[in-house]
Amino acid sequence: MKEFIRVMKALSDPARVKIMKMLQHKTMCVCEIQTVLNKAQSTTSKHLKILEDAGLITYQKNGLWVNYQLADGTQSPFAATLINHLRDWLEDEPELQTMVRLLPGIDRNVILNRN
Amino acid sequence: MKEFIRVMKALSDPARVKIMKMLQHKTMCVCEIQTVLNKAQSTTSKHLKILEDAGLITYQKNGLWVNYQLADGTQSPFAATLINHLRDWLEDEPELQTMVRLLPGIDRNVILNRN
DNA sequence: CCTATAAATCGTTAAAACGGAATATATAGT
DNA sequence: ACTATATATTCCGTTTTAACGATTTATAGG
Repeated sequence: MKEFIRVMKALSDPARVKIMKMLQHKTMCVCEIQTVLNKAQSTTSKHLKILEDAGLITYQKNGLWVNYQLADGTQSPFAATLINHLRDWLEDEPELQTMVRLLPGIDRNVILNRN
Repeated sequence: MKEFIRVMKALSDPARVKIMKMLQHKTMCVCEIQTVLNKAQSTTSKHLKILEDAGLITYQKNGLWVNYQLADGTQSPFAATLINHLRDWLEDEPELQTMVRLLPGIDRNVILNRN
């Protein structure tokens, strides 16, 4: 039950649902996700932790960067099912469509004005 | 998005998940549900409203009684999908198994000592 | 070793959620 | 009309959640 509640709670917040929808399109670091969400760095980091604890996303460290991606669902059957449904769900939500259109232009090097 | 969040939030509380699992087995009135949950009447009534607003349950009035049952999912595709998954999910949860075993003995007439 | 820096954690505040007691509403029976 | 009663709503205290700024952690490069 606890595991189920953790997954449901994780997906009960618009910012976290947005993160899930972003990660459907590409792997992203915290600063990129933060930019799209338009929230503080600490806030973004905490949302990511909640999604990770629920088994919905995973990360790989690469130097200073932490790259987040959708989980494969191994940790939780509930997470697995919802990850899959989310691929189809909310696809016609205007707010999310606008967000997704932004993604190709989101790049950590641009955000931190390098290169 | 709002509709999706409403469904997820509705299923983010153990008491409400228990209600969903009860209603898989039979239609129940508020006082029967309250007895199984072991919560105050007002609390129970509020949980039912949240589930109803999310499109997860419906009710039929019959005199003083209000009989709640699982919704058919017409109101929300998210609700529809989750109602279906919940039939299989959490079936091996000991706490819920114990609860389900109680259900046949739960009867409004017994609760209110009549007959 | 020292500095820079991406991300995680801590401390605090405001808003939302949950709980129960008390009250209101609505319907059945007389 | 009056009473009884099943459920809904209101009120209020407590707990949880979300947000941000500040600080800490961890790693890369000099």
